[in-house]
Amino acid sequence: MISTRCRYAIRVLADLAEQEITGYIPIREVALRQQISLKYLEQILPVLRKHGLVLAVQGKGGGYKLARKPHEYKISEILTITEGDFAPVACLAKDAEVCPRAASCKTLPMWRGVAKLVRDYFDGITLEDIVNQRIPM
Amino acid sequence: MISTRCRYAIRVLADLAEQEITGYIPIREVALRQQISLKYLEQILPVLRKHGLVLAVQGKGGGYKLARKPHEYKISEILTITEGDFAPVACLAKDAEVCPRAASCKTLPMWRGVAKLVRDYFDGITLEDIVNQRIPM
DNA sequence: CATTAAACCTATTTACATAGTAGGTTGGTA
DNA sequence: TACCAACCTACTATGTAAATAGGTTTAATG
Repeated sequence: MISTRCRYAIRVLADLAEQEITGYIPIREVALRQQISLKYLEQILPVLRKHGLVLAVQGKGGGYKLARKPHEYKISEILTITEGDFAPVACLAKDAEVCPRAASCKTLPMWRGVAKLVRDYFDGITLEDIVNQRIPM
Repeated sequence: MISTRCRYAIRVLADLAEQEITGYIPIREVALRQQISLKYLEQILPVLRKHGLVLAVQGKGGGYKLARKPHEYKISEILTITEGDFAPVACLAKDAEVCPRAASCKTLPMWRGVAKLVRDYFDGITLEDIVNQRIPM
């Protein structure tokens, strides 16, 4: 299941995308609008910054803003950063130890299949799609 | 992520499907073949029995066997029973409390979309497909 | 230069679920 | 009666998510 942390990240980025202002927006405003704990967001945003999703300016008058245009953010990228992985099972996680049963495992192709399905789905949606409510069904 | 419990359930059912024997197979044998803790399986199998996936006979000479033909088991059914839900986010879980933001939530359609995608995928795979290694890509 | 307001950083707490262990009970066969 | 199977319930250890808390650093401004 997608974590709250990840859902918050998407909502914050979508919120920033919706703001007309070109300048930096204090995270406090976003927290109030989105009804999310400010302190929790203060942990999430630095991660997004380190991965180049947002730009930050400290000090009075500072805040965050998107580093790119909304359509340049795939949802899959946000998911990978905040969730770490797309693996539906432990043995497909990127830091998983080698499973001796892998070669003979009859369920593995299915897990690979669903992983690809989901990855492709989130590859096909951008932040702009979210803001404009254009979700491919 | 799919739980170990759920993965074990699928592997046990696939193991039972592969056995030539028409009679009842002791879970102990399956545990040994699949390298799964017997005690853990003893918790999982009764759940499968209660949902009509397997038949059980107690006492000496007893064991488990499939209640139907392998092609009559959709993977989605096994997932629903052992995992409870297909919801990718908390607010789509079946026992979720009503979210006041639901009507205006711009991410909700996306979560609904991925839930349907995954459900359809697992609706299209049966235990027979697993055993015969015919996984739709 | 002091104040203010913002990001930034790290530790801690709380709650909960998963995965597994343990020990016994019931039921059926030989 | 012995054996072996499912069955049942409680317990435990581990890990993770989701916050909370309390500061430090940085930059604008009166």
